Amino acid sequence: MRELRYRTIADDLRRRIESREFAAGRTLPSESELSAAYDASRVTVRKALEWLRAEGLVDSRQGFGWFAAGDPLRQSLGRLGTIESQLAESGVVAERRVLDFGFIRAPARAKAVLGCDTVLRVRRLNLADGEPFARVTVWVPEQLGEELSRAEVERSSFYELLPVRVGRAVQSIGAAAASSADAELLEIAVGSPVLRCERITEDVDGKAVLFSEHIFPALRTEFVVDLPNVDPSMAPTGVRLVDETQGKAQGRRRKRAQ
Amino acid sequence: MRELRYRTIADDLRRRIESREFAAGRTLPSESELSAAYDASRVTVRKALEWLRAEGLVDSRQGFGWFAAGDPLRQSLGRLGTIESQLAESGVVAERRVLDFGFIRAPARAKAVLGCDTVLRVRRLNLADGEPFARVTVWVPEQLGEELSRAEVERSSFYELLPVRVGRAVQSIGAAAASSADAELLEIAVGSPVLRCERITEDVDGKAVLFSEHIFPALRTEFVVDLPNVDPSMAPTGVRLVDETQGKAQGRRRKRAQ
DNA sequence: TCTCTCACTTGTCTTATACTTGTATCAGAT
DNA sequence: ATCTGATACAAGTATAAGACAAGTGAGAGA
Repeated sequence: MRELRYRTIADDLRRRIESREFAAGRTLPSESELSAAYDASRVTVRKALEWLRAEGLVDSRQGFGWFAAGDPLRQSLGRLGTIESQLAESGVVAERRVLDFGFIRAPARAKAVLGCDTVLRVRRLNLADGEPFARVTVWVPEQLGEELSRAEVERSSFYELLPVRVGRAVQSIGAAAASSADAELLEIAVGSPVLRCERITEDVDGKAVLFSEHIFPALRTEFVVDLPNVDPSMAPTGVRLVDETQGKAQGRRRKRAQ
Repeated sequence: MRELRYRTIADDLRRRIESREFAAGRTLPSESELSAAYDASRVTVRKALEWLRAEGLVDSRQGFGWFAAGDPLRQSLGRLGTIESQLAESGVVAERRVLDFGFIRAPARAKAVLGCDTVLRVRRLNLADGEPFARVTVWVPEQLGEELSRAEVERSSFYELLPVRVGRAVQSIGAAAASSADAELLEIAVGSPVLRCERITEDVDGKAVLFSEHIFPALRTEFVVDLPNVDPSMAPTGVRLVDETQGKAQGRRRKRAQ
């Protein structure tokens, strides 16, 4: 069988895209450039690109150019997805088991974040393909929590359930040792390392609407952060030193000072 | 591969703002001045500035000018100062102590990443105010490593030393238990949780130039990621939750399936 | 002290150019 | 019949260059 020109070009482009030769925020060479580079006509190059578009690897905008679809142009670098949506995307059968559902007096941290005295606390175990992979606790302001039922929470994510438009979120990632309760739930040894993520989600007006804590077993999970442009330093970006005695309080103080 | 002019200008401005070249509250150079400085039109400079405004880094008032928006918490933490610049800002004295410096046969992982048989391995202990806060190991391709001296490495960061333009980086964040060696260096208990970051840094051409591992004591450090727009309907971009047993391979497989 | 003026700033338009993709046509090769 | 090459044109984008309105601030002049 004679091999088609545009197929071999598509294969080569796929290889280059998957090897990350074309970074996020930038376009592929233009059709004309590719046409010259491969010594093929623009028709053929287009056919190759459209083949790759059908695969979902690339996309284009008229007048702008072609770009790798995996890393959308729009990302201002921080536009990162949430853990939940990633899992949903990755095709595993996600399952939620509600361990605890009820209104409580807000613990100090939740009260500070949400600004409510009474909150709905939901503790869930998240499973992927039947295996536990995360223990999540979510605190919701009383007013918003009243709209939610235990069954809904087991079925859907909070983002889908809450009647607010979600704005930004700040997520802290740290490490900790598994408590006995978490160890049992996650089927790991007590004291073994876990990733602990704390997330504050705000609505579009900047009001905190969700406060959540996620515990992941370290052996089974890790975060991968893509940094399109690296700052000139060796230390991983985004890391912040937390001094128990002053760290967070200091951050708040600085905020007020201005 | 083309890149957008206003994006590169925005990147440079962001760097200058975050390095506190423009004090909070004080104004930036005027659009005309920036336009002349970057040899770009005012339209382009404005686009860059408005991009940064969307990130919350700067703001403007008609007739007055552009100024750095002071609140550090609203800054995109993905780009926010590195841990060392934060340390310097808070008045802490950062110090590096080289533990080990020498050329070795590349371990399997480093070889796979860097594609070299022989590499320069530098192990360092980073201290803040005399207190150890990170144990860092860096592997550099032999060719690049030959230019470096032990004294240089103790004094400066690799980004300052290496004669390459740094492009993107991929960083994995995981949790682990402190080994006895790390525990001693970091002055923590053996087996206590640590954050482990593995970073692959590439130059602008996409060639891996640095492979590094960072170990942070969990009690003293945490990662903060700002997610400016949490849109569940949007495809996740930067952060991926990786399952060791299947994650990366599956990710690639899934991509092809589309 | 008050007011006016003037230089400078951002905000918002135009117009022009070079470059991009989107689409169509026609001709030749296999 | 299909793939490929060559070409032309429409439509969209990024950037440049400039004009003008409106807001700001400082200094001149009363």
